[in-house]
Amino acid sequence: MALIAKRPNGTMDVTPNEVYKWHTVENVVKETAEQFGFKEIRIPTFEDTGLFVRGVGDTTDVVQKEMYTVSSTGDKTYTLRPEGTAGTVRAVLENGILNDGLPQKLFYILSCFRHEKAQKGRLREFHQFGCEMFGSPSPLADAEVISLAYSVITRLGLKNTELNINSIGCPECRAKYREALKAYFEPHRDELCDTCKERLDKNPMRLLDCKSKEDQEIAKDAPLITEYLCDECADHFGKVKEYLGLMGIEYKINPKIVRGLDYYTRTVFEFLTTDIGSQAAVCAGGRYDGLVESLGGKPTPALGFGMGLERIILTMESQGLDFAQDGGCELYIAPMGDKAAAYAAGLIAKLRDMGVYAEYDLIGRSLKAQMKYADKIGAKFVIVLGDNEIEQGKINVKKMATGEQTAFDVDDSFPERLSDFIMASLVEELDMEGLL
RNA sequence: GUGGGUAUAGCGUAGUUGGUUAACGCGUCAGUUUGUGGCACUGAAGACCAUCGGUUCGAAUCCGAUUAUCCACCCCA
Repeated sequence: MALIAKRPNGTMDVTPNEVYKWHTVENVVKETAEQFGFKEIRIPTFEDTGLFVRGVGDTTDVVQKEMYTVSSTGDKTYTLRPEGTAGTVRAVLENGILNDGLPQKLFYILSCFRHEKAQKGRLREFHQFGCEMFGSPSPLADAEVISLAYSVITRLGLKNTELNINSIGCPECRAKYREALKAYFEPHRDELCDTCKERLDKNPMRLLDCKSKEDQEIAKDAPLITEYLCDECADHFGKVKEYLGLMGIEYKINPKIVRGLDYYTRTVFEFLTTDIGSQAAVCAGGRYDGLVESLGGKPTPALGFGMGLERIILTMESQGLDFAQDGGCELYIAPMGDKAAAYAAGLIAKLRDMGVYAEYDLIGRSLKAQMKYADKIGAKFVIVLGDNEIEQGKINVKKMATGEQTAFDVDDSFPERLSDFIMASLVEELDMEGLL
């Protein structure tokens, strides 16, 4: 096809045939968050570039090479959000939301933009469900947020997911740990792979999750962060684990989890799946006690997570899980001829006002073709409307599932009786399903 | 950003060592007489074989570039 443009690299169209999958996930996510007392917040798609440089961290890959930045008037630049937390914190501060009592619990569903090389589960525009909680330093909050993510994943039916947790401590204990790591790896410097040589200088914690076998061998006996946590951090982590246990949430302690965004402190976690290839993290988050202050607010403990919606859907597809179908057509009216079509137009408007999901022929097809169409769109009931019906004042309503016809007299109350009939029948159907 | 694979109608595929009108399934549309769908049958529409350039008498088939996509690395949701 000679289209004048194709969809940009790393973006996706969601077609009408598969949008129900998104609806399923969005509904579960939204209902679950609200059940936990989280309120939705909506923020702009782009923000001041400085917000992300400061919030996400100017040494991170995300900021250094993955941001879509556009210039504005003067020297000002804006950046398409690469993640949701920085913008949310900004909005929370700008609107004084923290003055409205703590804790504040927020969630969002939004698109994020990162200029990366696209591959399965890694897009340039992707969608995230995220939660943020402000104002609680308690490990209860950590467990609460993890529990919310866990509930979403469980309710969607995801299998083979594993919750990994770790504590990366506060800035003080992390600094000590970094030194310890450097001291451990320095003697092996020459044996490390090239990227790890850089990591040794820039971000020694990343040495731990190198995939190379040789490096893993070297890292095997490296000191663990858990040994370097200060008393408070260690106590906090211990309580998080305890609460997770009480909530019946299984987890694995993985001392090698290191977050790529600078703002994390103490608890970090990710939910991993084995079913969608190398982009295995389906949800990731943690505590970021220093971020609010560094973006200009009062020191406020906070934490949250982001869940990649494309990855969730990919996982559900590969596991063959069910998505809820969107509501289908309740009544299809098949008019034959202009006179019947005119009558149908009036009737269908009344029925829709009464809440009936109704469609009728718009392209002048034969009756047979209309019946096929009605069947294809899953219409529950069909009315065939011709001159006979209009003259005799009698209309048959056909139930597609059984083929049985019910006759109605046409008078002023007809639309209402018809609407009631359809509604009653649908309720009955739901009841049947409920009993099964 | 690095390395490798792939690229044929809306979707899924075939296309043999380059040779005349590119095939099949699903889907779409129409029909199989008289006003009623799901099955079956018949037929139709729909692809300048991703794009551009090259080799050749001749290329969907070979070569190069570009773009997209997939896998791994990297990174992360």
